[in-house]
Amino acid sequence: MKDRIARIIDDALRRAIVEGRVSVERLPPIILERPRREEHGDFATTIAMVLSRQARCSPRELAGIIVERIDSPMVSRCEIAGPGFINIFVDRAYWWDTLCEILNRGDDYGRVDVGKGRKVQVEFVSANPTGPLHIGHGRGAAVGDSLANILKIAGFDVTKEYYINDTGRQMEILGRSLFLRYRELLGEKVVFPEDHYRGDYIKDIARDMISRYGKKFLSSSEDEVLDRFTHFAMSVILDGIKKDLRDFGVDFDNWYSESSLFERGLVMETIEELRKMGLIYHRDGAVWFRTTDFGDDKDRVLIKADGSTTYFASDIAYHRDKLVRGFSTIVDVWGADHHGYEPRMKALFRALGRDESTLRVIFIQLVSLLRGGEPISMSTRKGEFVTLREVMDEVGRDACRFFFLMRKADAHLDFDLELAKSQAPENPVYYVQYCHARINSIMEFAVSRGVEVPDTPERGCMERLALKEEIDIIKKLAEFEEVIERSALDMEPHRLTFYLMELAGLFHPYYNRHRVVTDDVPLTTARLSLCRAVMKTIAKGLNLLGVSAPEKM
RNA sequence: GCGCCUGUAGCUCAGCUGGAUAGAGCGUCGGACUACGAAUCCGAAAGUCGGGGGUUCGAAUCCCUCCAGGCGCACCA
Repeated sequence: MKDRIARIIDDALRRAIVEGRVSVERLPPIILERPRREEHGDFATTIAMVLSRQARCSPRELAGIIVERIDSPMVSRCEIAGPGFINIFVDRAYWWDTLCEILNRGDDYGRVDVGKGRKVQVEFVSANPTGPLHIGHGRGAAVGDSLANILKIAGFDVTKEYYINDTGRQMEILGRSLFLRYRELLGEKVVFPEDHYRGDYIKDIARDMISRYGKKFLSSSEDEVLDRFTHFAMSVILDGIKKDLRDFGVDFDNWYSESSLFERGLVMETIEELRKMGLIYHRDGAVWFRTTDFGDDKDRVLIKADGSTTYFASDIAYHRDKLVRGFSTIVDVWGADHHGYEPRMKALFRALGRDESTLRVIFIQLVSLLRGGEPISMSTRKGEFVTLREVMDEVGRDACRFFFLMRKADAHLDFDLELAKSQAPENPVYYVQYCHARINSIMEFAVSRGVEVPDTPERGCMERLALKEEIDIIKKLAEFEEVIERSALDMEPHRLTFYLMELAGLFHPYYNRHRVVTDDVPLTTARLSLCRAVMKTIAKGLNLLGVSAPEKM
């Protein structure tokens, strides 16, 4: 609808130019907005104000010239307002047509093609396999997963990936932590270092170890068994992470292991490639990547003086491989505390001759957990963090995912456990879900009364949808695909959440004021069609957010 | 010190690539269930868009500056 109106304006403007009424060098795209106030029409454009200087006439005069040339049955009237706005009122017949189109699209409604089949990879969560997922990872999982869903329906070819940091010092520490707990549980006195993983989950894994191997490793030195302990701990933890994510409704296309980068020689290969480009140098016994050539504020070490590689070395090899795999856009979802890492990663892309916009980093801000308005203290160091599992078990998956998507990713989120699980009106999750369940009830009621619920819309009946509320709902439905496009292009899934709350916010009052199923058969048919369209749109939208659309609650 | 994020109603937040008189929800107060689900709806009060400059026909939105909070500035991951 929006595109069609834009074309009508564009045509009118071009006609004015051809007729010599205005002279304009460059024609900007026609931008339409939805005015806040309804007396300003269904759409409005500022094109006359934008072009007035170029066209050397007043905005209102230019608007008049354009409006005179607008000729379409879709536009019932046009007004020039204020400093030069052109307000456009769409004929209701076209809103009825729109409703029919939406219903005819069926399950396909919402599918758009801004992605044009381009390959995009979304890498998210990627939590180190050193402990269970906490609430912050949950937010990243919700954002990454629904973003991937939205990109998919917007026409991108999406791959979801989890990067496993399974090498390096932290892995050693994990193995040592397990070995220490193992010995401790078998009665040895141990000193547990400050920087080791202190969470109780390590003890649980140690118990597993004991039940499987007994005291077998008690007499072994750490060197002899460290690999085994590390590997054991990691695989148990990783299995737990996978289960948590699966239960959260998140599944990945690919689990990419850091150690595979080394096995395939990609880390050294990447460093070699940069060396050939003259971007590598040695200093103080270390090997450096000259990222300052590409906007970073200092150069970065790839190989330390002790011969081991840095995390960054793995990461550039990993991201180079993403490019090799043919992704045209690479999305990384990171915790906001990693934002300082972005410039050096962008530097890699530029070094490899790619536009830095190829990499889109989405930062996930912290989640503050509250209970009834009171903050719950969290400290990873002491091991008393709140896990995703705990929150999911307490408030449920739907509420959890919905809450994570109620804010834009880079804004702090207050997550109140009591609010999230309350079935009271102030809980927005249920507001949207209830709308879906309620419409389902209407459908069932209609069937029970012997009313036929139409599968395909009957255009003739639609004219009975004459109420302002009904037209408003159709207009909102017509926005759905625009919301999908914007959420995809701006990579902001929270917009979809807001859209669904708005749509439900139009439907509930309508329901309370007007009856759907009455003795008036054509009116009933029309209203059931409207209901069906709302129901489908809400179901589709919730589905993209990873939230269920229940038929009963 | 430098960089990034945030600052909008009592609270939590929207506000699309600058547009018209600033938008929700919660909370507060007052109302609505003998016809499709009251997890709903109706009504009321509530704002110096952190402060100050600038750009422009027009700024919550862009630029500068200051203030407040958070987070980063490793041969850690």
